[in-house]
Amino acid sequence: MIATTLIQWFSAAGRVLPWRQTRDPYRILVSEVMLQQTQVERVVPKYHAFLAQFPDIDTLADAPTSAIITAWQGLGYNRRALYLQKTAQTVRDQYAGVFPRDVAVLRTLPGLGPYTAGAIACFAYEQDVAFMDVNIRRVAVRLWSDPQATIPADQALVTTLATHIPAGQGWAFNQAIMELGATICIAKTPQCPRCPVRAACADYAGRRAADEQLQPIPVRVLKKVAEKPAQPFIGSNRYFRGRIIDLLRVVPGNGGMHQSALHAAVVALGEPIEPAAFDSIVTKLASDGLVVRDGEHVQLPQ
DNA sequence: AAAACGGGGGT
DNA sequence: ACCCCAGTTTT
Ligand code: SF4
Repeated sequence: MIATTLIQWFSAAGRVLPWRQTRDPYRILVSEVMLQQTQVERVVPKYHAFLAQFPDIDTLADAPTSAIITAWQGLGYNRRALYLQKTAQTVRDQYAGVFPRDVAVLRTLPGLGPYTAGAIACFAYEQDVAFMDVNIRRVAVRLWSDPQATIPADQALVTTLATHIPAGQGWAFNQAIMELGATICIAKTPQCPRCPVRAACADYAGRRAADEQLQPIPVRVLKKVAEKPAQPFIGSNRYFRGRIIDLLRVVPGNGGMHQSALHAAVVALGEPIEPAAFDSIVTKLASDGLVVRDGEHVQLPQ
């Protein structure tokens, strides 16, 4: 049975990560939101620092938003920091401080999509639910879909995953399959000879069969998640957004800056931008809730 | 369905 | 300079 083999392999070879040592839903929430589009190695130190500063969900709900945005430095996708606090406030205000455990309810919380809602239900409450991130999806495609056919839709893959979860072992199964995708069944060069479930893998079997016919075919590589922008990062919209938030983070007491001074400080970093274009970026940041504007004064939200 | 959203580290 | 990487929201 594939699942049992995976779980045994994970038990012996899985990495020890801080969020694998707890079932506290708040800590799982923080870890899962941080891990969205962000590598494990980068999250680990931020996770510890964040929990030291915001040790429980009420502390996070009550904290100045500027402090949370500042604590988010280095993680990127700063709106996640806003969603995290909104989720904390929603749990406090709408759920009487009791963290929801139902996937459908979790899915309604800000910043929690299908992956994160399932991950919290599973990793905090040990529910036998199926969900996919990019690693689980890649392993599911290679293990259980016909290499000659088109890749199944996500809903079909989740259904297949659900059938493989051994009753009562959802936590271990999902950790194991995610770990396999992160460490062995990697995107371009899977380490199949080291894979614990290679004997049951459709993709590996297909490649070996092709080898015997002297017609080697490449490992199934999934389509890239997103195209890279043709424009270089320096001078991009994202670049300026990042520089603006970085500058506002280090103003003592979140005192903010006059927009003209902020513009000058950004330009001083080396990349020119017209005041009108700069203003539209600040406007977008304000509509995102990442900055607050009062006349010409700009600061992080208190 | 497509675009927007960050940044660090490796090559 | 270019590549990769534990998704979600907005348009
Ligand atoms: S045998 Fe290879 S392709 Fe199949 S699951 Fe294992 S690492 Fe992935």
